[in-house]
Amino acid sequence: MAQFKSEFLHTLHGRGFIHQGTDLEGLDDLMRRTPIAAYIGFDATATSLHAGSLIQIMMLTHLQRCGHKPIVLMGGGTTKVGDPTGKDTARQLLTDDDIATNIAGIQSIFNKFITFGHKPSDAILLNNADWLDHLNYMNFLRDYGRFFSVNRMLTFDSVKLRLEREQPLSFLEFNYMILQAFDFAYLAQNFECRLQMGGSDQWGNVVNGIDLGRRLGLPQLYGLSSPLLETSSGMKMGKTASGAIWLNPDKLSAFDYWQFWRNTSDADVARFLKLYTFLPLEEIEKLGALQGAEINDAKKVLADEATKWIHSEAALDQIHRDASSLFTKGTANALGAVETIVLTEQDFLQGEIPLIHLLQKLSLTSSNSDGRRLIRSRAVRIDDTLIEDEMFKVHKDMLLREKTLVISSGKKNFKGVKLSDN
RNA sequence: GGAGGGGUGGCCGAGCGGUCAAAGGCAACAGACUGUAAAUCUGUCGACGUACGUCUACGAAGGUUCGAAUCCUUCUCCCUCCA
Repeated sequence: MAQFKSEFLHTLHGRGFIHQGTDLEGLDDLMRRTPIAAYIGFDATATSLHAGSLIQIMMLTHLQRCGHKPIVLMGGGTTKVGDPTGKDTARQLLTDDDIATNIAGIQSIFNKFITFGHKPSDAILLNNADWLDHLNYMNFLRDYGRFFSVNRMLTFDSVKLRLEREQPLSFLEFNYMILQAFDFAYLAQNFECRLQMGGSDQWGNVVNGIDLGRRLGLPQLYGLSSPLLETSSGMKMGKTASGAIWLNPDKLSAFDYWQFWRNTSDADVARFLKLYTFLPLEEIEKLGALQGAEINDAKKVLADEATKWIHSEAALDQIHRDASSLFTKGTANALGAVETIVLTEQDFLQGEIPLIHLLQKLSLTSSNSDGRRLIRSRAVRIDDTLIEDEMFKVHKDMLLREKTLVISSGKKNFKGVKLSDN
């Protein structure tokens, strides 16, 4: 790819954000000449985004830092339809209340990265329910429906794959791509939005929007997709065995979030530093060049940088203390960041709770058998003491004395337990 | 419309009347090694019970049998060939 002249594309390209784009040269030229508005759509299917969406958030943040205007589009309307991309079955339909709750949760993350407001480069947050909900069916069909070729729609992967497998595809879902295309056109008409970005799985939808814009005679629209991110071991970004890496602090503790980044494989460190931090490339290059055990320093920087945006810079101290205590010294008494659950009287039966139940309560295991297996394989410790008895019961007195017990499963999973005050 | 093949645990894939909670591989989890990495080696890997065990599972529903993932019937979905 040629050298980009606009600050934005230059930055994105240098950091590995670009998978493909429509007329990148034209876009480069446009963005060099004038600030533009660009959007990314987000589904409102959960109360929080997870690490897999972080790359889109970073793109919007870079956009703003380069003087352009980010539009965060919440899919309040399209979520009611459900994107068939990559799925074999229709998604469960969400209620309006669910969606409103989800939007509020997701919005809180964006506030940490970009500035919203009324100045030219301030970001705006829109909900496509605001226009999709009030579409008039007849008018919509006549004004926009005529621009969509069903023949062509059937060739898009999202639809084609479903049909090829003879899996049901409802008319509702079939409309998803039309609505997303309409979104782009709507944003172009009402907010002078010229660019839609998204993961490469959204490519088809993005291109549809651009086509619609052309047919409507709008100014040239552009699309830009980011690579679908996997770790070097082929795992989808943001998912781990113990669950998704949620961005919202109430869904995942700062400590666990930091640990996720701290545990990055060597092979991914440099790539992740470019994508998930704002550190200058020269600095990343230095960190990426570290060899052997020194790479751990780079991982710490990655974890710090990634964590401080989502959580707070202030939380880092506590995390460092806890981590160093848990991993090097052993016992941890200064448990500030580790997720801790509070037990009440009801959790105890005659003053005790079986360890295998406690492990489940802490989400360290998924079943009693699972817990038993874990104990049998010598992986469970309470305050550094190896527990070998599957029947071990945690007595209330242990908590009264120790205040907070650290239960560990394996070498990296720690959870705290304490007794409620009353 | 006609002929044939097939749907097995998170995925791939054996099994084709009992010894099948189901080979093998991948993924995952844990242990050892190490750098909270990778690779490697070892163990575990449906649920419930301390355990002999019990329950639920091989597309769905029925049936045959002392006994079925395995046989029969119907339904359903996928694939291949012919028209």
